[in-house]
Amino acid sequence: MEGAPHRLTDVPTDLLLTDRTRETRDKLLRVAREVFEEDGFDGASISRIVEGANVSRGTFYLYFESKEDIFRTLAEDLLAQIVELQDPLDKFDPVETIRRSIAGFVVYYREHARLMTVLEQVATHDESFRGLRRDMRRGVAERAVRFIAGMQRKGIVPATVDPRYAATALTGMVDRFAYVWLVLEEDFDEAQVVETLTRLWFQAIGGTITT
Amino acid sequence: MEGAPHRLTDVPTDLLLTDRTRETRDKLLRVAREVFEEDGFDGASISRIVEGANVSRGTFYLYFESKEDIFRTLAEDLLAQIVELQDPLDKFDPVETIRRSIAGFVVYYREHARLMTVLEQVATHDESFRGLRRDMRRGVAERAVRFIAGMQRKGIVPATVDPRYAATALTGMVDRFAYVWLVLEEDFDEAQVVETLTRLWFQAIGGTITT
Amino acid sequence: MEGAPHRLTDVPTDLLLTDRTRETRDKLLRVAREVFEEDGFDGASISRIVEGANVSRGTFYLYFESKEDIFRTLAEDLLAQIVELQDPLDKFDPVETIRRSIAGFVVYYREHARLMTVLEQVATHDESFRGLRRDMRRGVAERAVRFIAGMQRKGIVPATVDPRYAATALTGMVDRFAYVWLVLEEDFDEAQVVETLTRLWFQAIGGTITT
Amino acid sequence: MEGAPHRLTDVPTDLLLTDRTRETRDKLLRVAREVFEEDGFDGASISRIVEGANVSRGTFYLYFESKEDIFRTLAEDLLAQIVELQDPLDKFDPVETIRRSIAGFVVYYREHARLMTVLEQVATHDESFRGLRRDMRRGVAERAVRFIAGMQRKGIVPATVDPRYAATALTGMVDRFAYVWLVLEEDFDEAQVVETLTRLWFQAIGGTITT
DNA sequence: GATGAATGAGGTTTCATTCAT
DNA sequence: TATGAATGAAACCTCATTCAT
Repeated sequence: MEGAPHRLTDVPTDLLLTDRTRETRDKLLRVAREVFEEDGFDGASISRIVEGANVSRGTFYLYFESKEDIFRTLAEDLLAQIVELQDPLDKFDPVETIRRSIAGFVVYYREHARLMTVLEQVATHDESFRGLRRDMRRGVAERAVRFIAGMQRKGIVPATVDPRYAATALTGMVDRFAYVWLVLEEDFDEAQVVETLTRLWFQAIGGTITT
Repeated sequence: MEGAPHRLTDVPTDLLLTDRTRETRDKLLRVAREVFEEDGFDGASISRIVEGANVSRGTFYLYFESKEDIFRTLAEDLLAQIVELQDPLDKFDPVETIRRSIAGFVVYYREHARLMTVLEQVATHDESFRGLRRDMRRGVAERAVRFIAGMQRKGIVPATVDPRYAATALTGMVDRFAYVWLVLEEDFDEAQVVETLTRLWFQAIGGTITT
Repeated sequence: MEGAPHRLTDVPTDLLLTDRTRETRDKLLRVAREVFEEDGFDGASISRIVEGANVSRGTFYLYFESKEDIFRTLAEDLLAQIVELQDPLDKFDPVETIRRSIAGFVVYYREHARLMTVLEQVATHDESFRGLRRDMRRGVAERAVRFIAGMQRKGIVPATVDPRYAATALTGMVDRFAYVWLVLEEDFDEAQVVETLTRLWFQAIGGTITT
Repeated sequence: MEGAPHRLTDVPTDLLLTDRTRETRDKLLRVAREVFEEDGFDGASISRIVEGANVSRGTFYLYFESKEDIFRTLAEDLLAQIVELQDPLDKFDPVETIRRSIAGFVVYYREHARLMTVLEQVATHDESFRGLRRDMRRGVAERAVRFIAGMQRKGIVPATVDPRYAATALTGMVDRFAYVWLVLEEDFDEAQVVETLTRLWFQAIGGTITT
């Protein structure tokens, strides 16, 4: 269990996973997530978590060692979900592949944006969380690296840019747009967001869109 | 970072601005900035600030109403500086314009990144700081909007994308790349960063690079 | 220390004394003793005790009412053992009697010192344990009282001191020496300790040692 | 200040010693002493201390780092006072010297016994306090060592016992008697205590009392 | 008889802020 | 104008004990 990422189904506790404990643990995680999203890591208090979950302070410590521990559990679960996102590859149409990938990311981002920003905060001042944050970014970026390199090999786009640089830039572009739109709440239209990002993405690496 | 100028009109205090008070106030701001950058907003303590500035706790509250107040002063200074950044326009070479703009941003980012991440944190959970954060982003994005619109008007690039969407995406791309590179400390080469981002930026909106 | 016998009559529980319950109870007492010796009364936790004994927390309260209760059981066992210590009387050689008595005490002390210091701590702030502590001391002192009085009657030593005062002082001397030596860990040689204490003991009450 | 014993007059704090701070600090120490004496180290709570001293919780931490810190201050003061006890030497009458020394110890013990027992408790489970406890014992014992050695040199008592062993035993005797009498509250008459201990002390090392 | 999840009072400690001097 | 002692709310965390199963 040490050091290895684990998912919600793991048991970072001595408790057996009866239905009852499972329920309590899930409730704590659910409420903790809400509280972290609302108040940030430092702002969140175990008091609010246990009140929201209707359990006593002591119960919290039965399941988690500390505020950091429960947050790490949530963050590691986030990482696991990113890793699980499957490549929406479309053999014949690279633009469609990009479009689906971006649309999928938007769905993912809408659900997890708040928690991601909290992780970003914590990562700024805590080395171990910074590692987690890096892993998540790489998880996303590496698929893009492979995708770009593949297209260069096939001659669909010219080999003028380093795939790693380009992948970092373009996944960052999508990520940051989602932040501005969904967290800073600037007004944008979803269809147009996906369409614009798709076009920019493909053209940026030298792809040509005819329409 | 030392001696970052701030505007006299921001002085939210009844104190007369003698040289002495001016000096004390500046010292507090200077130290506070370092502390916020190192410890984040919640992690920063008034203790560290007044110790670093060699004044008493009481003196702090003579100049600033609260921890939030002194941070807001710093954040507003940051905004003022962004606004002051001049367009490095090069009438005859759009690619060179983009290149200089990105290079200038990297310089700016290196100096202010830490404080920006702190602002971003605070913004997530405080509406008034979120407004400040939005203003800063818009300050950067609007220049890009004008630039893209201008190029579309001149026919240098096709008018296939909405300038506001594209500007948000591409300034976000640069911003996020700088974050990954300079905050998450992924390894990249500066010259190649500027070159790659410039090319992606221009190609994304349909520009053609011949070399 | 292992398997220190305790008296069936002390069993303060409603449980039937089957072999199995007997075993559980003994295991709890054995582990509790180790824990108390290592961590003191306040420092000892029921957690450590039940973990060491491989039983559940609930089971603990089946056998003992509280932390105090299990400690009292141990303390009463200690008292019982002191009472059981037989007089090593040697009718013809009072010095030899003293020597054997001291040597015996050292053996006893080595085994029970830690628990005794814990009892002493608890006794300081709890009247009922203070009574127990007093009983133990009297158990030791009264044998000395009888011994001194006997020697005075026989004219072996002069009747210039009150046996009760002298016995309190001299048993205290031996007790305290053992504490300094074995608990505070000051460096002394065992043979010389016994020899010196014996001589001081006998001479103190007016006995004459010829060698 | 580190590692070195310091007295009440020392300032283990950043505070200046104005009359006001002095008063607050002394009040805290005074009340803390009472609380420790009554409840022991583990039983004592900072709550009770600050309530007794009529200051806020925060004020406590302005003067002391922790419960351990304030207790250490008290304990070190205790050590300082022992060291200050002057030899009540009477050049011409060794018995009188012993008598005065014992009488002086009784006075000291009556005042400090409770705190000493608390120190003894803490020492059992904390190495640094064990060192303090040893220092205190040695402070007392070494005067006795010198006294006994002196008497042996002068031929007043035979040189049959090692002064260090004898001093440890006899100071322990006095110490333990005081404990039984004043802490366990066994009934003894003060004059007779001093007289008996004096006689036993002197005779133990081979001295002859004629009356 | 045995379990172990749940409790909740109580502990120590931190820190932004106030106010008498 | 400056000081810094004092405040006290609120944070995290522990642990003896209870009780439904």
